[in-house]
Amino acid sequence: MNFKDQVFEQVKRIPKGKVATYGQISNQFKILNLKIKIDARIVGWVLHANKDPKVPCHRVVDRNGRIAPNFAFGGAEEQRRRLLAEGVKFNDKMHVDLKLCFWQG
DNA sequence: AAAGTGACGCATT
DNA sequence: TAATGCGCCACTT
Repeated sequence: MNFKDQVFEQVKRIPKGKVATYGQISNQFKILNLKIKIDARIVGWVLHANKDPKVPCHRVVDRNGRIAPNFAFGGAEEQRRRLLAEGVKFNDKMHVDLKLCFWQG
């Protein structure tokens, strides 16, 4: 079990129709497991490297609710479609409505 | 060991 | 929205 797997486990827990942020996820590790230092940047790096469809990467956005410009499954457009299909609302082309869809782990 | 890289975060312009 | 700059951590070369 390394930090990557822990990130995946956390991402898999995000419920349908909700989104979490890179910062929030990394912050949870800092609280629950002080030995493992994880930065928001690492979370993004792990997700980008990941290509496993089991991990709902599209539910992870940055702290402003902005989706990834280089989404690994087909680009930002694809990520946006997936979120809309789950009921996540968008304020702009690149921003989800965190006020309504932010997942409190 | 050192440097380059990146789906970030935050402040500023 | 976009562009810089600094701080951050793990990975690859």
